Amino acid sequence: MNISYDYYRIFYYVAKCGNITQAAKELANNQPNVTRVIKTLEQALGCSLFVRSHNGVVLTPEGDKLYAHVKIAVENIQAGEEELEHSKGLQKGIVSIAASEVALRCLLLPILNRYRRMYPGVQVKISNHSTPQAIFALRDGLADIAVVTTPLDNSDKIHIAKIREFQECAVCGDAYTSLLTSTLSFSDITEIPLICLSAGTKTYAFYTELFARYGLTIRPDIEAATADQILPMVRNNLGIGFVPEDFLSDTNENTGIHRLKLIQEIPPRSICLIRNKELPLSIAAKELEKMILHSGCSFENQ
Amino acid sequence: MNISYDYYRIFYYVAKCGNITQAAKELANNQPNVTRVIKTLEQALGCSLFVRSHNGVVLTPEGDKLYAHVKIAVENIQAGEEELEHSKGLQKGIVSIAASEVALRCLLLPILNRYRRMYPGVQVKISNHSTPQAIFALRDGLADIAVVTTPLDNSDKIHIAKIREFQECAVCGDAYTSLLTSTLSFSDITEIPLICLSAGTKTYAFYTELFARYGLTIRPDIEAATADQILPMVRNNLGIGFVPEDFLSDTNENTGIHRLKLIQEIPPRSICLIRNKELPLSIAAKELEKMILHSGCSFENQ
DNA sequence: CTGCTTCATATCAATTTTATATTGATTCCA
DNA sequence: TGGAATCAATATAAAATTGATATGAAGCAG
Repeated sequence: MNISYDYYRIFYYVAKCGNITQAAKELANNQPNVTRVIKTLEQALGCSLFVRSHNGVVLTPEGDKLYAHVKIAVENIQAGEEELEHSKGLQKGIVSIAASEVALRCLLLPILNRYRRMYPGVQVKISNHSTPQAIFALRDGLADIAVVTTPLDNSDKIHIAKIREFQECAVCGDAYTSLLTSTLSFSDITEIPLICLSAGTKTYAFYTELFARYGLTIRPDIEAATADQILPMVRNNLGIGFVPEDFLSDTNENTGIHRLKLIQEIPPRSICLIRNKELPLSIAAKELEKMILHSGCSFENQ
Repeated sequence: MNISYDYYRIFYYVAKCGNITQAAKELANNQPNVTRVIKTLEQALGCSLFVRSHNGVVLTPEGDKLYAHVKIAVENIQAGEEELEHSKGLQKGIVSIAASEVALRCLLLPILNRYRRMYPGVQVKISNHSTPQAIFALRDGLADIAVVTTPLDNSDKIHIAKIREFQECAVCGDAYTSLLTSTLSFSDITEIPLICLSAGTKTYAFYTELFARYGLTIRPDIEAATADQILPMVRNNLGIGFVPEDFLSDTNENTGIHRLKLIQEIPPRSICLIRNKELPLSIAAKELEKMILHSGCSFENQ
């Protein structure tokens, strides 16, 4: 007795479909062949496996016993094939990720570091974008995934997953230490030169709207091109600025920077992962997406 | 991609043997074929599975991942085949069992009852034998297994497994009720007519030896041909007899029977399952053996 | 009854597997 | 160093299996 394992795969599909004709279809094979295989299998095993009828086939008690094992076997082989396919997909390839500066600094860098070490064969392209630019890149297929900050316009074509919140705060340089003694209102802040990201960024929109909510208009004296430029500008007393708290934890950049106390709270913003619903992700991209999605609840460092 | 499952079986053996040539032997196949299959498999999966060397092959990390799944798959299919083979072996066939009367009454009957209901297709032949006769039947292949009582001569050719102990007791009929007031010694018993199994049975030998240990000789006034005859004889006051305690639990046969108190204890005897080491058992016989062996620790009734 | 579905059978071409013979590389041992 | 032994790779031809098409038979619904 030496039964071809292919017969067991065919048996599996017939049992699963309860229909030889349909099983043949799923197997990309033809009905007479499947019929023959099942018959041969039954002869080889010395017992009947199916009860045939006009509308398909049903497992006999013995067929059922066999199926319990064959199911595990087939599903394991399929799992093995998938796993190999998966690991193969992580040995090479390119993942393109569009990220806003804040997302990059506050979330992405340690994840990308880990990802690169886990899958050294995968090339990661990072393009720095404002949130609206990132969405365009995503829509045009220029980026596989994007990590951006709220506020964020919803769209049918993109899928949004919130990763975590972050808090921004107002900071000033040494020349403004007199401000530190009191707790400031937004109205007070409009009196002081403000360093802000350029119009067109969602950060700019966020603060415009925030101040508008108090009947105030912001008047950015200096528009920084990138968020990274804000702290140096603040340190050089060009004005006060709003930066994510995470930016301040870096001790190197911390000197000469003072955090202002505010009466009103700045509403928290979120870092979101977004993806084009219509374009399928490569395995490497899926893996990176998974890592980012999981970063909220686990190992972010290391 | 549609890889033959036979390839995975071959892969399994190659991985297990670490040697293509030997795997081919185990598969009853030839080395060039196995070489070809592995190569084809590697091409189909798009990665190498083995590192070849002068003394065999070793799994690559990917091969190892695959093996983890394939191992489960192959072992499940083999288990399925075995299970079917097993259940097929229990659908028909004959099991011949040699049993002493005591073994039959005290142990075997409920087990056989259950066995018959579980495997109605298997014919069970019970031959009633004294212990020495049962051993002969076993040696001659006339019985598959035997269930007998100690004392039991050991032999190279038979395998003995103790199932459980049983206790015998002395009983008398209504005419001897005067004996019940006192506690008797073996010496007292030799004064009373004794009903015993015929010489040549192990039961006879047991009591001969037991009394001899006290310097006494038993003088069986009546030799019963079967153990079943002892209680009726005792009830008719032909003398006193020794019977297993289990015999007394039957209320029908209990009337007119009185249990004697003895000074000395009757050593417990055992019921053993014995089997010819040299003859392989059929699946049906193995199943019955298993049921008997397990009867000590579980469901004996039902 | 007719059309539809399902499994069974026959047949033949295409493919795959098996087996044999041989080569090449490496190790082991004298 | 040289020869036997071991192990994998290759070539090739015969044998077996598989896959595809056509067709049959039986049950069922309208």
